[in-house]
Amino acid sequence: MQPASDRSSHDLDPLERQVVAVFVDGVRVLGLPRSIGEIYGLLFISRSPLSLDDLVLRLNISKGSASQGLRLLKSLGAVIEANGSSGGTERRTYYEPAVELKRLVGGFIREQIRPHLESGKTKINQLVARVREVEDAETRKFLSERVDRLGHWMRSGGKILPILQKILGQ
Amino acid sequence: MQPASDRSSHDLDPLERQVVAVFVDGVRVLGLPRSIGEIYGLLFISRSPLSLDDLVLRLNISKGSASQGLRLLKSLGAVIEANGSSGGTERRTYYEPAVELKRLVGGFIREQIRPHLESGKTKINQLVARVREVEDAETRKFLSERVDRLGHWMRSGGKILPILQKILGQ
DNA sequence: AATTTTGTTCAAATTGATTTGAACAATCGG
DNA sequence: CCGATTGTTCAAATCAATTTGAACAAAATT
Repeated sequence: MQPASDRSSHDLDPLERQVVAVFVDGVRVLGLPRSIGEIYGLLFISRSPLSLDDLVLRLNISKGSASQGLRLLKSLGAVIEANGSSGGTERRTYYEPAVELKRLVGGFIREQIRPHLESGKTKINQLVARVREVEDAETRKFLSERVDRLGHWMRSGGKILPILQKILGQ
Repeated sequence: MQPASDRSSHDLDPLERQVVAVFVDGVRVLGLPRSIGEIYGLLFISRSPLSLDDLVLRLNISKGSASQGLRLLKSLGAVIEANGSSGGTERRTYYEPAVELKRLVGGFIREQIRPHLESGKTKINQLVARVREVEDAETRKFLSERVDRLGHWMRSGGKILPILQKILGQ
């Protein structure tokens, strides 16, 4: 049962609240649900790792939300399990935030962006095929130009990701 | 009353449908509503500019949606009003897509990203102020480190945007 | 083996964002 | 001036995504 500073205070203090708000806002821009921002935000500003129960208690969210939120954050590589420190026979797992921007960006790109680019590529190939079957030459030319452009955008998107990562990796 | 190819066919043909689907998908990643993708998608694959009524008719969306969607797209610089071509006394306005990636990305950054970065900067300054008032030196140091990091992320974000634009500008 | 603790799953409820459609304004043509 | 056309606005309805919470599983403790 960890030394536990004062795990019993429920509500966030003003500073914590404000940090959480920043992350809630941040993740919305990325199209992720609010609970993700809350969980990551609280972990980010907490001095010690927190358990699922801590999150439920302090953020007033359900166990379900916390569990699902942690799962997503783990898949993004944005939180990691703080391994049970000393030899204590501790069953509960505690979580820490990953705080290197590189890691966060990398995880996001891998999980949320790449898959869309992949499936986009496929769809565009289908489009190319369809355009080939258009009768009217003028129209076909026009459509071809547009679809090519679309393909070009995708490729640009793909090329930019590694550059992004390199720059944010410092 | 524009030569009008055959403005009367309601439903999208398979190719149009598929292009629209690609854009609907695309804009979701950007956190924009589906109607935005539909409208832009149809404009993108149409040989001639379309009016609001055309969009309502072909996409089966309400006038309200079309109007609001066009407003957003215009604010992003993603569609432009096709000026009334020949001297015809045409009241209705027709819309064309902007198809240069540079323009699209620029508009999106300006309208959807920058404002968040701005307000984020403000919030972080408030955080810095609050952290200064924390009593315990150890804790203050920790919080300070985290908040600084947050500020650093923001600045990285800000720096990356022009680079993005430059690269996507060709 | 029964009980407690920790965590996951998923159908249903909730919430928040989008879409609708009716009312309205503005402009044109007769 | 009057009716028709084009487009906007916004409250209410709809819809999709998130969150909840009850049921369950697994592991530990008694």
